[in-house]
This record gives sequence, C-alpha cells and structure tokens, in this order.
Amino acid sequence: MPKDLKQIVKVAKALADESRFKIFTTISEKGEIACKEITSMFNLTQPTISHHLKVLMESGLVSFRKEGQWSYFYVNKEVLDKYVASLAEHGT
Amino acid sequence: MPKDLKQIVKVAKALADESRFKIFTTISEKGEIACKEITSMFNLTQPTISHHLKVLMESGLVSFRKEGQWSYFYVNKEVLDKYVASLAEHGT
DNA sequence: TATTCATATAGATAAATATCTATATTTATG
DNA sequence: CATAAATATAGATATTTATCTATATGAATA
Repeated sequence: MPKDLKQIVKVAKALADESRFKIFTTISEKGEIACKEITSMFNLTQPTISHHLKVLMESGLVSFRKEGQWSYFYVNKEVLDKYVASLAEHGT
Repeated sequence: MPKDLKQIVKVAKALADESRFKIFTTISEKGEIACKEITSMFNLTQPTISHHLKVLMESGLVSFRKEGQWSYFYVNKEVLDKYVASLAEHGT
C-alpha cells in the first residue's frame, strides 16, 4: 500500500466528477487559462467553477499564477505524472 | 474532450474512495482474490466490501470468475491501462 | 474615489454515496 | 434434505458534495 495513499486518492477524487474532469482537460489543452474563460465554456456558474478549481488545486493537480486581477490556472504535470505512475504499477 | 469521457470518469470515481482504492490495490497485488479474504483484511463488513467490488466491476476496472461458491476478483488491466493512457496525454 | 471587472467565500439545498443491519441466494456437505 | 458457508441484495442513515444565489475581496480604470 503506497504511503502517500491519501494524496493519490485526493487526485482520484479531483478527477471523479464529469464537470471537473472536463475543466481539468480544458486547462491541460489550453496550457494556461483564466477562471473567466473556463466559466464562459461551461454551463455552470462562476462560483461552481471556482469550487471545482479549488478542489483541483487542493489535489495538487492544478496550480495558478496571479496576474493583476486574473488568475491563470495550469496543470501541475509532476503531480499528474506521479498519479499516473502510481496507477501504472498495477497495469501490464 | 475524449468521447468515452463517461467511462473515464467512472474509473476515476471507482478509485476515488480510500477504502475502495485499498481494495483495488489488494486485488492487484494478489492477482486474484475472493471476497471473503478481502473482507478479512479490512475493517469493513462483508456487504460493504461487496458494494465496493460492485462499483469496481461497474467501472470495468475489476472482473471476476466464479468457482463454486467463491468469486475470484482480478484487475482488468486493459481498462486500467486505457485510463492511465488517457490521463498520460495530459502529462509531460 | 467610485465603479467595474475577476475571483473567492458563505450559506443553502438536493443528490450521491459509504456504511451498517437484516435477509436472500447460491453452492457445498453432513 | 438440512445446515453451513460465500456472496449479493434491500433498506436505512449519516456524510459528502455539486450546484445555486448572494455577497465579499481585490485589482483596474474613469
């Protein structure tokens, strides 16, 4: 059993909602994206997007940098890679 | 956005609970294991284990074969690999 | 400084779900 | 066939959570 089990499960949880998974995919595809633009792409309110971003951030999967009044979110690839690697152990 | 998004999210959901993740890991490590033995390894009742196995099965991550009164559960590696691959696209 | 714009937070609510107890189902064996 | 053993199902409950509206915070600009 991995010792960072809780961290792994946190990442799994972050990906375990369809809306949030789509948001994650969008961030990944864009490289960097502001909350505003994400909100414009989904049929969800700004606070709901903000909530999902928070969950993604708390899992470590996503980080952000502040630039003026904008927050630009991006995928933290090391965290994703670590999650992927920890699962890949169980594959072929 | 992947077209089998719902399937991917189902797998993510299956892994998004600590107990269930541990059960999954145990199945993977053992190769094949009966419900009974899993139950003996966790501080959860047999119906709860049975519930988690059902969720894992419905995600496709786990399959089983019946042998007499025992059900032997095992990881469906193609499904895991597909999940891992779909995530790895977003990594380095 | 007043206003607008981007994001975050608070609080409410409905839906999902992890867990339990009790019971059913299925298979092996006396 | 009766009993035991392994697993599944039903139903209840408490917790989690996805979403919303309303509001706060912080930054830019007129």
